[in-house]
Amino acid sequence: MSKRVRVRFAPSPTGGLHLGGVRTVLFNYLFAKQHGGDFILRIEDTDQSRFVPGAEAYIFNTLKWCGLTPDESPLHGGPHAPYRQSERKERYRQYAEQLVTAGHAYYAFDTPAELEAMRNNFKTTDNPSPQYNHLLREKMRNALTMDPAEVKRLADEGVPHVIRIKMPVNETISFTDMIRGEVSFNTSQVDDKVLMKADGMPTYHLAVVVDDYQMQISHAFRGEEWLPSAPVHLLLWKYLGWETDMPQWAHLPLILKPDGNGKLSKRDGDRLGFPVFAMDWTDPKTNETTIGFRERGFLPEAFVNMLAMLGWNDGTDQEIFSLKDLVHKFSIDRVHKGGAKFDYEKAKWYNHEWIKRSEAAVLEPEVKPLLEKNGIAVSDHQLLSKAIELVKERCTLLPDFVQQAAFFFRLPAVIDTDAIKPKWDDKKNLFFTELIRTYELSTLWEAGGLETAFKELAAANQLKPGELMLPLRIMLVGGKFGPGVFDIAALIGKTETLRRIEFTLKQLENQH
RNA sequence: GCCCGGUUCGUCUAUCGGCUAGGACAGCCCCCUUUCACGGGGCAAAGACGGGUUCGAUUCCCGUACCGGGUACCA
Repeated sequence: MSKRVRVRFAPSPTGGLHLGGVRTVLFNYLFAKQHGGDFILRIEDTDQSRFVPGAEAYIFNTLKWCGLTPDESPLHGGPHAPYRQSERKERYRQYAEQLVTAGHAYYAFDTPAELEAMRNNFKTTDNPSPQYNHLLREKMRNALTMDPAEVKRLADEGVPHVIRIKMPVNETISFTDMIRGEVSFNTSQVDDKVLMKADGMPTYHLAVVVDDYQMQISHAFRGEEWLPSAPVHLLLWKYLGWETDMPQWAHLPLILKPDGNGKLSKRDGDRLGFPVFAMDWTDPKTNETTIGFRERGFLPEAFVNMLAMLGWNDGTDQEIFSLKDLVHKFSIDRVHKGGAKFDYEKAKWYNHEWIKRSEAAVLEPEVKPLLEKNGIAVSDHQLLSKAIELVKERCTLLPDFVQQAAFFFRLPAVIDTDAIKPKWDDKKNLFFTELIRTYELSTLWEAGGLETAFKELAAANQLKPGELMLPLRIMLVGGKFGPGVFDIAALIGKTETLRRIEFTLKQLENQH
């Protein structure tokens, strides 16, 4: 009884892939996988003016990073190839003509200038944007108003023209949206949308219906901004005689700006200082790079988790979900109807949680290049692994590891002796000199032993250990941060520990 | 303007008509930690408004307000 689930995402390669787009993919993917179906990626490279060459590859890379690999796509192919709209061009015309023959669509010869004139002429304060609708179509240059012979002549001569859908008058058209329930429209309120453009390319309206039919799509998820044109698509399915094959629709809520009003845009990220694209995007025209979540130091798991929670939850207090959990627990009827404002602080919290929960082995391949990029050579994998384990709970973004873990691999770049100096005296100097001697003799080099020895020596010198631990920390890591001092000493080893103590001692002496 | 959608703490959200309205982020306070974090505890913070229906409404219905989307030979 149940049709095979085939959900489809159809981005337009216009550059970058922002949060809303990735979330649409995510929900498509989750639903498909949950039902053992396929996630199909179709590319809408129809609009020449906005098509950006590198963007298609960028979309693939983004999906790959997120772990949302499509089952069928222009890259992977599939039983319904091609998946690029431009490569399916010749398939659309026949259906447009079929609609014309059936009287559901018509040729229109109005030039862009004539359309603009129409909009100006009929514009009133009550109606600021006149539509090419059932009333106005009677006043325009189209097959409904012109002599059929004239229409034929112009068409034969190759005079540029479009094909428009002929919207019926005053009919109610309704459908059940998986998220919103029953939604209905009056056809008189919808304009005669262009189906085929003068350049021979279909518009989204025709293309999406034809492709969804031919690709046997069973479920279509898209942004809420498409809701108003849903009646056009519904009618097309009906007029083409495919009504029983129509996919089920789900219109997803929008992701909104954190402040103020409106859809989240790339500009908001620039303005407020956070990414809105999943990965770095360099516009080939302007050569301008927009930073992505990946490059900011987000883990894909955290990014996906954050996105899923922006508009969905499972009804419990659980907030951390892996992609696997999501596939298991996701349900379309728990997707919200209202838009959600994006909160970068919360996004960072998800990343922090994922870093804390990740094994060092998972983090290593991310952290190592970051350290090396900052001139820190990492040769000892054991050391790296242990260092990550020790500092990961204080890293919110991946680059935080550079600051938090650098001192495990080299002498601290700067030593904050100013933090020691005010309370530094000969007694402390003596203590550390003795500490070096004590540690030199120690045979077992582990945190507990080092701490005991440290405290015993402090007591012998009639000093409080607390006053001595900060100086030791500064000597070893350079500043007031990092995990337990003795853990650090244990990890960097005897030679390095003693070297650092001596180094700072000498510095303090010189500065004296 | 018209059409469609939406409306619970500052933000993301929970609530099958029974509510002392719960959780999380952010904020503040305390504990733990002789660093920074993690962790633990606490404080403050919400049902847009007006009508119905009901023993009872945040929940259902209507209206208003506000917000968002659409109103292109863009998607």
